[in-house]
Amino acid sequence: MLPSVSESLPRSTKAPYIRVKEFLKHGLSVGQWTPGGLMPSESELVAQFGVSRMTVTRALRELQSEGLVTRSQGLGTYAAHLTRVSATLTIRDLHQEITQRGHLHHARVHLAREERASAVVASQLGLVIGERVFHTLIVHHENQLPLQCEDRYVNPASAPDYLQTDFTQTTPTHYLLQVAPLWEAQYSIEAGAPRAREARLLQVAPTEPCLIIVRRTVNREQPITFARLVHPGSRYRIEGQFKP
Amino acid sequence: MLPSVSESLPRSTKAPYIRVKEFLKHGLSVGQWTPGGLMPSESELVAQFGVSRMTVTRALRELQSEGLVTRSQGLGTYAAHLTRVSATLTIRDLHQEITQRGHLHHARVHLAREERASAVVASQLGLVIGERVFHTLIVHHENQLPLQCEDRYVNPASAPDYLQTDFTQTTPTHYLLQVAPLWEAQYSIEAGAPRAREARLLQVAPTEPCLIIVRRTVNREQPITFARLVHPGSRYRIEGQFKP
DNA sequence: GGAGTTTACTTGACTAGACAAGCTCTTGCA
DNA sequence: TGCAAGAGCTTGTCTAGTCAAGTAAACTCC
Repeated sequence: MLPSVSESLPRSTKAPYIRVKEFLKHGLSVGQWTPGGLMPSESELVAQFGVSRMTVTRALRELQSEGLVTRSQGLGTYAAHLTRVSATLTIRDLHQEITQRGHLHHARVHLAREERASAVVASQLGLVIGERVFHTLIVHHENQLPLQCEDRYVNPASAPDYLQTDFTQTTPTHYLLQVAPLWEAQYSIEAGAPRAREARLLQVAPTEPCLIIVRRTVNREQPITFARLVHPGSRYRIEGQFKP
Repeated sequence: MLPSVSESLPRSTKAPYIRVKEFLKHGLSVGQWTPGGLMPSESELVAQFGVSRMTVTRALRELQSEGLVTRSQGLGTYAAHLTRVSATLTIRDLHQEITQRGHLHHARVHLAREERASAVVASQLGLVIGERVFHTLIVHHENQLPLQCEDRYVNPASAPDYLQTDFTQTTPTHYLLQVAPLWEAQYSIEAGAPRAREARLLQVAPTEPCLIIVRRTVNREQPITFARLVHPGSRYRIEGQFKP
């Protein structure tokens, strides 16, 4: 087949809004617009690229949502001050993470019962002290080696059938994501020594530094769960990447 | 002033694309569309809300970028499987973080010199072994208490004037963000014991669990810097939030 | 029955306009 | 001089349409 002129000389294989975005990103990376500096207006970009304003708007709006520019009505578009590095930290389901590495995941349930909420648990889950609450203590192994000690409290109102689940087959994270689809989470990451029981369950010395993640997730209406995840520092780390 | 009919009965104060988004978000949160399930098509939403397709498209595209739905051409829009929890982890400039808490930040420079790159440093910064490299060792204090030990190597090609900076006034992070505006970063977070010198500088016991962040940032063309940030586990934690 | 074609529906991208609202500078009047 | 009005810029949002490309099911022909 004979290629037509437009095929042999593709103006650009990329969509126009992508071209505008890349032009602006490139300028930002080479310092054409210094942080806080005024960038081209929409109408200037429209004239420069010969596209409609909606196309330029889309490019700029995406850059804004990526945190690369700030825009304000009446003023213009400014190169953002990149004073903070924000990375997307994904706390994945541990089962997925392990099997993705081609390793064997094995969970051992040390505790799964109904309890009465203590003061701390009650405040975190929006319950009254003494109200019933589900409590599980599970140790996750990667290739027979303990990797995480998961101490979790669950609000029965959010997941009434939580204790009926077979946690050697499904992780609590996975189950709760199915039961309560959309929520909000707060987490904290810190280094610390394990508690005595945690050290025993993880088969590490009581002085071994551990990576401890405390996570609390709430639904639109009510708290769902509150978990303390303890990992031996020598076996687990969080890795991530930031790309503008 | 007498309010007009349209003012006394505001149809909706929010922009149409926000209304569409909130309708879909609500449906997702109450489980109207289960993960993987087919959601209304653009034309259905156009008919339902009486808005143009561009408006509906915008709502759906934003939900997609938030990870709440997946879309594919020819098929439709599907409720996303929320199999992973992704949170935006912001590693801020420590100076900002401390002063924002209303506390006093104070940096003590223990080392700032040119060295010859070792094998490890050379590989991380894309240099040849023995090539010159900048090395700083700075301890950051919050209200006179050591909070972070920052061991940093910098590629001279990216920041030739790095060593001329007064690091008691400007943090290396802040300086490097100005010199190299747009880049990519890889990080790892782990718990571990401090090295002997780090323990001494941080005034903690050698057995104190520490939160260690290793970060490497690269420019479009070349690596910029490679840093090891050690924090006493008892004084520092990372906190964050995830909101869909 | 099986293979190719058509049709209907979906999202993806874009155009050329419109009005609203926020900001700044200038102009004109008291 | 001081203040208010307006012009002229900016972004924010929306409309009503177009063409393209991907998918799946129905249909036609051998």
